[in-house]
Amino acid sequence: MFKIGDFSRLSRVSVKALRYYDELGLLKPMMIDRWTGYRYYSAEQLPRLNRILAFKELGLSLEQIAQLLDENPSVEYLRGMLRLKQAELQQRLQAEQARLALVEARLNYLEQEGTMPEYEVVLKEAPTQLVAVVRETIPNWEQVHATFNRIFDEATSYVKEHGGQVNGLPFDRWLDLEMPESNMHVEAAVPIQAAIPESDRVKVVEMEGATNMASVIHHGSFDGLSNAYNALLHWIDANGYRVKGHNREVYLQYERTGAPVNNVTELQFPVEKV
Amino acid sequence: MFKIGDFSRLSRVSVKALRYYDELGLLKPMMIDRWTGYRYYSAEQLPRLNRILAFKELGLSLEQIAQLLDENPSVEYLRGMLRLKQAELQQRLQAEQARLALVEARLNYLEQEGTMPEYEVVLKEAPTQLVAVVRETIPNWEQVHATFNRIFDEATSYVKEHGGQVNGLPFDRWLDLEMPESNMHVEAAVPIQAAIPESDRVKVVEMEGATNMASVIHHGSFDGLSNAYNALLHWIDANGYRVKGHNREVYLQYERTGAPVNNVTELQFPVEKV
DNA sequence: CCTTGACTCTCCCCCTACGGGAAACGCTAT
DNA sequence: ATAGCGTTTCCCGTAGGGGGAGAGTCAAGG
Repeated sequence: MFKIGDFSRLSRVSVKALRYYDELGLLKPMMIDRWTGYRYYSAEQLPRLNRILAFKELGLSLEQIAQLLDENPSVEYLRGMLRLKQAELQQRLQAEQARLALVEARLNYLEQEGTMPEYEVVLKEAPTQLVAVVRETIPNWEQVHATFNRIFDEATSYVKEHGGQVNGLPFDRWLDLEMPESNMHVEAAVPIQAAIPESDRVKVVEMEGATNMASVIHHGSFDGLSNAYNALLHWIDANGYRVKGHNREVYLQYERTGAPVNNVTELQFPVEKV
Repeated sequence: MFKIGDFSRLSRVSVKALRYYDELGLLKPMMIDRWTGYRYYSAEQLPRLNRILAFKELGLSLEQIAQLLDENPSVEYLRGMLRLKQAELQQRLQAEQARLALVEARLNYLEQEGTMPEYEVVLKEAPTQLVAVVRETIPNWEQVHATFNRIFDEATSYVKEHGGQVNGLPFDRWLDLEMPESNMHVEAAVPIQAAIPESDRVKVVEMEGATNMASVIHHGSFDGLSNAYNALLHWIDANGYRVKGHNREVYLQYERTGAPVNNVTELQFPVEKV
């Protein structure tokens, strides 16, 4: 019979850990002195402790280990548990590798550009939402701004007139897969809370979200948007994603009368891996 | 200006997280209502939040991120930090891979044997310790038990007679690299607290430890030791280690008059990777 | 003007697997 | 008897929030 310190030295497990295992019921001392509370361990408990350590190295939690040790589970159950752990470890491994790749990409960028990137790309989930939407074809680049102003007004006032409630930030979508110079097909969408009747011009649809939305935030005049687009598309390519649908421009902050320097716009591309 | 809930939906960061970032000073709201305490965020804070998320994906702690965002560090500092993180990630990656390999080995064993292994092998560190040691040559297998009893007695009583204090559990070492059938060279060692004079038979040495000691605990009569040895040597081989010195047998529990079923013995091999 | 339901606030406890430390008590050797 | 460890319980801390309680706020409908 060993006192906790001796047992700790024997097993190379800290006294604190032994007490913790006792508390969890994972490894109770052979005997506890009823007067002093001293814990006394026996050498025969070392195999159990070693099993605990071995399972711990496999990455199991102490709670799981307690189950395994006390309930003497069937081989199938054990196998299931290990397979689960295996899958989890593989996932974590991939995550770590991805993280490492990100860090390496950062380092490369840092070496080449001598500074950190201006735009941070983030992957988000976009929920499906009900929107009122107006489509339009824009003949050329000069008309883009005016057209969007007009069709957003159209959508917004239509929603108001029909008693709808605006429920989120307005955004547009570019429906052409290639970027043409003329006759661009676009949509202006306004999220609404509940369905309202449609019209010829204004449609009401559930616009479906995306699980992976690569997004970047641009701050300032729309003139600089192309840099943001470049950064975003480069990121998508460099990180092994592929564009999977129509891109959006979300107007996080935009006042027609305000200085364009205060605009805040979010560019989003739905993407998928590889 | 958005209330925290709207800002949370915009950024897909939970309200709890936003409040936590506020508390840490990582992302303070644009404005806080002095009467109600309501937090109000502006869209212009989204780039900062995105930077936070991006750094978080790199695996940096929030504290490090706060530094990076507020102190606008030099490129060299950034590079250093990233390199550090890179090294850490590579280490973690290796650890995860090793864990995964362990789990796979377990699964294989489970499939082949239909049961969990009887012996759990654990890697430990062995400290250097002062011991009184007696060497002997054992002519054949029949003499092993009696010889050890005799030389352990010799060492122990010598220590007592010279006023030494026993400081740990007795162990033996097998000095032959191959296992011969006859004339086996062995040592019986008794840890002592402080140096005592030597004799012709009993030497006093600092027996140096090992950083990696593969060990297994055998419970019961010495007859079953060979199974434990097999398991241990197989583990060493299967996990890419190599024996690096003399193996020990530590007598965790042994009473000469007791039933051998109560014996507890620890087998140790110092090992090194690959 | 009142109500109602949805938000928001702060505060507290919870999670893992212990580590650090305080205050009080126990053991053992001189 | 005392000195010096060893051991006990209790409490706090970790990183990054999640869950929930209880109280106060906001906006829209009646």
